[in-house]
Amino acid sequence: MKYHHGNLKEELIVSACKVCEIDGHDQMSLRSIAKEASVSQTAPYRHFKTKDSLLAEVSKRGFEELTEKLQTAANAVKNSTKKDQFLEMGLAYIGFGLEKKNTYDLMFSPIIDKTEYPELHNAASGAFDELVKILTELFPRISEDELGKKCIKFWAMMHGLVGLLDLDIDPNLETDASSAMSVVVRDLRSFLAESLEF
Amino acid sequence: MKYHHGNLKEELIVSACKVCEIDGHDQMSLRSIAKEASVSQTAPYRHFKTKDSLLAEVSKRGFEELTEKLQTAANAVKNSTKKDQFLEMGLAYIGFGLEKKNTYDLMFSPIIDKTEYPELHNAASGAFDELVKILTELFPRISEDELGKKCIKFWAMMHGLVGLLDLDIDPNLETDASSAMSVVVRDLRSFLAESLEF
DNA sequence: TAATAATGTTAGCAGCGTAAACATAGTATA
DNA sequence: TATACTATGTTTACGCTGCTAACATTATTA
Repeated sequence: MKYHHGNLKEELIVSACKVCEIDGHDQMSLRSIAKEASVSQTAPYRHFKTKDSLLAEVSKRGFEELTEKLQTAANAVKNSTKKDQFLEMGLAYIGFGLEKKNTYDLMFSPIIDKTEYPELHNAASGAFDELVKILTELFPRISEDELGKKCIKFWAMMHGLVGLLDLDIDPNLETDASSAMSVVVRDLRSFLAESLEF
Repeated sequence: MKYHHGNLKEELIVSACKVCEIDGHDQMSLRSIAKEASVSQTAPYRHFKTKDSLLAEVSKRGFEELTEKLQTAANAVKNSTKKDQFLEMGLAYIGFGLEKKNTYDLMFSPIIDKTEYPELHNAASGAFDELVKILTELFPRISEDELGKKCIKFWAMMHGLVGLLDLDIDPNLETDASSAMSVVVRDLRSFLAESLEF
């Protein structure tokens, strides 16, 4: 048995992210994460006060990645129309939410109390602030209040859509919900174009 | 010790709803629910195959209540403008989401796989169908696809808003996010009026 | 009335988060 | 360099969890 891993804290976070995304966040036991990192079940307690504080770290990294994705999307079409910048950001947001579904679920899950983890709170606010920053450039003339509302509308619509798309409504069940959703999924880009304000 | 409760299944569901709403759905252990109903820890297994199937029942009732709330809201302003009907429904949706926060979280939590519980799936679809029904009356001329999109937009916006409002962003932390949110909260009605399409 | 089904309890399993005690390795100080 | 101290790992154990199996009691039915 060899002691002193070298960088166990980082390794545990990486393992936790892996377990979360691959097995889902209901399978994220401290024991399974420790096993993934090839250490004993209680080793994480040398680096994290509680299980939740490790999950908070995973969540935090999720928000950081989302922030990055929004930046990248906005930059990719920097010289395009407002409409296209909005659109790309929307698609980036939804893309992240669906691609990293389990992490996204964890990020917005109520099991981690953000008021207990300031760094997580900052990361979450940071993603929103990035949106504010970009929209400030897009709409330099409107008031701060109006800008804030635009951001909330965007965020709410994206967050809501990810939630609905997550629901995985069976398109074969011919309900109103599934047929409506399939229309949206069929051309998400044009749906977003209609839904967002420019 | 007296056997044969009479209607333990119903009583367990009621107890589960109570535990969920009061203590939060992380505190919903089968044991605590059984205790609330004053039966042994394993009594629920005579009526529910798994814990999740009991939670599914709680979730289902949540969707039924939401459906009812939407109906009631729409009926209350039946002779008013489309705008007001939309508004009332939106406020009813958000009101439910905030008032029954814990139940709402459970309803949209990924821990219960809706494909495993057809009745839950139906209840969830039912809430959406109710929206479709109401909007069909409001917009008798538009195509089915357009109507579906309108419903998704409404639902996504409401679901997203509940999620954001749930986040409980500290208004004292002077971040962009909290200041934007406080503007929305200050006059939710007017924010909704701006956000919804009529 | 006797057999059977329905519905309750008790006992016990493995997995969980976590704390305490212990072991080992790296670092600072004499 | 020897020694104390700190950091970081392991082992053990506790109470809680979902769940199963075996058993007890009541209700139903032949």
